[in-house]
Amino acid sequence: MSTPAGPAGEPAPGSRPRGIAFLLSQVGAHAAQRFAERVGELGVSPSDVGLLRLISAEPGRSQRSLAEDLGVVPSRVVALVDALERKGLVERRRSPRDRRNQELHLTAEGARVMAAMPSLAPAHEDEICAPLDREQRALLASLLEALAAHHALAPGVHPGYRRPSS
Amino acid sequence: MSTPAGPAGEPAPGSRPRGIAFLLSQVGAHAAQRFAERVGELGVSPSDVGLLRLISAEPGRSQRSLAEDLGVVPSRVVALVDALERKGLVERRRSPRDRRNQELHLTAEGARVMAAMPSLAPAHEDEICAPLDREQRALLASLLEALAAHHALAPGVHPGYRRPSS
DNA sequence: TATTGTTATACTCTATAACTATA
DNA sequence: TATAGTTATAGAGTATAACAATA
Repeated sequence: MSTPAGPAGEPAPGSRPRGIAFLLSQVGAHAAQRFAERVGELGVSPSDVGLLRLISAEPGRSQRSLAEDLGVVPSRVVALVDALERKGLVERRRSPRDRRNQELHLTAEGARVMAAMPSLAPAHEDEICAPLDREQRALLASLLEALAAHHALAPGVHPGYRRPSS
Repeated sequence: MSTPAGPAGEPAPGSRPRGIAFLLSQVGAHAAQRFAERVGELGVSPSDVGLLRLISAEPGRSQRSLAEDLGVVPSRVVALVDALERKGLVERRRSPRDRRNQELHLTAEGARVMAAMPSLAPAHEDEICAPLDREQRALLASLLEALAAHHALAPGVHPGYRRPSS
């Protein structure tokens, strides 16, 4: 470990330890950035991936429902889906039952991108966790799960869709 | 804990565990967002705080040197410092020794904002770590320190200044 | 009238390139 | 010529408000 801190979290006298909150945000931002670089090679952005995941988990869902899950305004979803449609990864289909609704579906190409994710993920995971052994990774995972659960962060939804603050 | 995963990191058969990398970025983004809300009440943004910290650690430093530390282009620093100057938190002084350089200094008000940070930080830290006991926090801190060190993340510098990707 | 999606518009963030003053 | 900072400009991201189609 690189900074002088006591062996069990006691701050060494006179040294302000880096806070956990800052470390989380710092390391988390780094992980997100590397992820962006990796999926960028597939021609998609992290927000594209998140949207594709939600759509593939429940094909046919409406833009309105996505807006609610992501915590963004509906007009934002228009832009997000526009990007995906321009790339040929999703398709809008007017719902026959309520013609106000757009049903969102992955195209074959969109499905192919999603299919590539599981093979990309382990390398990413391994890069981020590189200095930790198996046991430490398990420990870290369970601590982070506890935090995510406590703060009510939904399993597949990244807070990065929501506007930073105001 | 909220998701079905094996007791020691063995993924339960058939369940894809949330990756550590994703959890880090998710929880980290949440921590950053809450921090933004907290410091927002002091009238500053997280990037303001980061800049103030660097300047107060080494008063008189130049914009160029900040640009290098932050990993951004010099014109970006102009905007960042403009914001700080507009808020009356920092002062630009032409260096007498090399009149091309701006020496950056905190104003009294800027020093006051920085002085408020240490009293704000523990509440933030405690909110983020709420579900963890003392021992777990120490453990998490050391794991995160290891990751930060491995990925060469500098103690006070948030990757969020750097452009997401391209 | 209420709801889904869309467009128009504006504001913020950030980069690139051209420019000014100084060395 | 080279360097520190600045300005001009452009593009991405994201919100609000007004609007069209449908219910």
